[in-house]
Amino acid sequence: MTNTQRAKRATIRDVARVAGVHPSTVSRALGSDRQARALVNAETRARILKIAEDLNFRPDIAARTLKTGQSHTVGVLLPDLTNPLFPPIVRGLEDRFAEDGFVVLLGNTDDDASRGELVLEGLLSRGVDALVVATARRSGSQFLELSRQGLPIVLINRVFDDQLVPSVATDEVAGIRMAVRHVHSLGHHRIAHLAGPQDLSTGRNRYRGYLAEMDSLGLDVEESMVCIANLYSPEEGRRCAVELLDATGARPTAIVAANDMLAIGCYQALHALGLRCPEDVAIVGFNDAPFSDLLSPPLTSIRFPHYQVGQQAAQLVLERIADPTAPIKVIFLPPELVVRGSTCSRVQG
Amino acid sequence: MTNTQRAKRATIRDVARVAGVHPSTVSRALGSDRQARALVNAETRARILKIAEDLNFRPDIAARTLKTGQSHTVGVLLPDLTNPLFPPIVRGLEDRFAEDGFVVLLGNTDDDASRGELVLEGLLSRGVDALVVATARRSGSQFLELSRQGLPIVLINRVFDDQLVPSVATDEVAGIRMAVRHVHSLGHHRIAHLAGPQDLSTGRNRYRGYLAEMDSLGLDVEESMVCIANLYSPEEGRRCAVELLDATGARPTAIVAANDMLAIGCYQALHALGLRCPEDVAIVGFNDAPFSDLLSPPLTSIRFPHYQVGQQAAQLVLERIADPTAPIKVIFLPPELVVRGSTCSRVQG
DNA sequence: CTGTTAGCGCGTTCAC
DNA sequence: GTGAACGCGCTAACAG
Repeated sequence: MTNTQRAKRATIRDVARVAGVHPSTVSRALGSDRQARALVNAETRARILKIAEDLNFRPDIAARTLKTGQSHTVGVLLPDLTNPLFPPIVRGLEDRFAEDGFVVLLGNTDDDASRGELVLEGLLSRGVDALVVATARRSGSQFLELSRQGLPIVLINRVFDDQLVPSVATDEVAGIRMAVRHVHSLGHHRIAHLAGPQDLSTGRNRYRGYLAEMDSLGLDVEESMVCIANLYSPEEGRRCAVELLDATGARPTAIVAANDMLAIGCYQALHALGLRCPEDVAIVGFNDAPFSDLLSPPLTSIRFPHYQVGQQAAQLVLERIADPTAPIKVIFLPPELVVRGSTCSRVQG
Repeated sequence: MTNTQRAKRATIRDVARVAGVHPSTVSRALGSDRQARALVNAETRARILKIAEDLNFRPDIAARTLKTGQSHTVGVLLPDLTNPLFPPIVRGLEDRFAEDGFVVLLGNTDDDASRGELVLEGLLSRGVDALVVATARRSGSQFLELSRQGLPIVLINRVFDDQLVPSVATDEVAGIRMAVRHVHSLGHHRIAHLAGPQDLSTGRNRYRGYLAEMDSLGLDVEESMVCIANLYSPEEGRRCAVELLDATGARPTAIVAANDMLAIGCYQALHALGLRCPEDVAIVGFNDAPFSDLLSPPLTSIRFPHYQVGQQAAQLVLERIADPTAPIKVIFLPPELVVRGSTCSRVQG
């Protein structure tokens, strides 16, 4: 008796016995394979379905997996679910996967190589049909290896430079450009950038986007118009904002922050300097954190469609499972500008 | 060729062939069963381990599950991962499970009966060894049925009144009492409660806790000292706070809110009425949302150890898997008072 | 349309 | 200490 004493579930054979047919027939009647199902007599099938229902039959996916090599399970590797970025992504994944009967196996790596290795092993030995990878640091080599072995892999919020891999990402550069264009359209010309840490790709991308948009608007970027934070924290935001606003040259009339935390720091700086927002200085955040509309004034920000990122990633996975030779897609999802009181006094809080 | 064209992984038989032993020996050498492992010659075992490593052997959990009935997988049912309550819980679960080689299968139910049924089916047919349930609405009957069939089930943040089921919950009543006691110790006597919706258990519990603590402090609760919000939203919070502060009787000097959202509404009300916090009115929130320390003044709140809830729940699950007859534990985790500027002007923001 | 047969990879029992 | 044989529950191939 290797099984636990848990009541054994009805098997396909139990159903067959009651129905007076062969187990295979039951398998065909219940299976998801449409053309196999078509082969079985309609009323036989109806009878089998009823009996299965009565017996509370549930297929044993472990057995099916052993047989078919498909677990209908997808591993999701991410650094830390606690990062507010990820829950909507995971929901998007799950919702889309659920439509096709797939289930999500979760793995947090903490961006730690050895833990990541362990978690990955766990997922692979459970025979995941595909992998969704959102970890930042890992050198991609092992994933490329797995991919070459035929395991569908979809990347989230990152792309390999050297190799084409299916991926879904948000367009950060486009986002920051929207932010700059927005305040410009409001009549601002002295637009500063409160940049994020330049050792993070996000910080670099957003800085790049700022420069690009300023350039295409034909606006000068004096050195005093950019300050680089060492962390994405309100404290650093405040420090940098003070620096931007206290500079000897003409003061900026708008600050585009690389992140909502930094934007909060701007609020604090304005308060300390006795300046008003948006009348004296307009502020734009980045990420649309859940608390953005609770601030006073409510913070104009750039919102990313994280849920849709998850959905799209799941979609790509399913496509590649269905046809592993399908062309590799790289999808960029555009962000959305959410205008609130911090740039526009006419806007309702 | 039922398998996908994915490179077939090395099996236990491949290892056996290379090592020149029988597959069973490999199984024994690699297995987690200590006494089986003890039977195999130490150096044979060492050789097998090395070969397994070289061949990049990974046991097929589906096959093992089929044989042993244990999937080393635990299903987690929750209403919505997007609710900020849950990510830390899930991480706590995952971290503890990972220590024992278990993996988490996620299921969002949206508190929807039919979706819940579907998700549950999916988890059960994948042979989860246990279930962690955090869904609010479901009548517990089906879970009790599963539990009776021998499937370990642990409840999170809810307990069945009628039946003893292992569970981990935070002590809401204790939390709200701490909040009341805190402002009382600061010298407040006119302490109002901005209650949550009374059709939610959270709203009722917190209201109850407020009344209990006021009673044991020997403080009167006039009718005008309680206002019940219809939603956990800043708007409702504002409406109720205005009502509390505008009442004809003596104005409360402190408001204990049932939730941080409601507390934000209090801030808005104070602002609108030209009152200062904490000088005129002290505010206490509930839940310690991530943005609480970003408000001005930073919000005093009650923090719940969500991560530990997850860890403890995982611990209970593992205990019951190891010994299904172990006594049923119900664990209440105490909250923590986080004092910030909204109650105490001496406190640093 | 349905029955038969075989085997996925592993862990376990019984021999030796 | 190790080998041999069996079966977990299911589905794919082939008969009929």
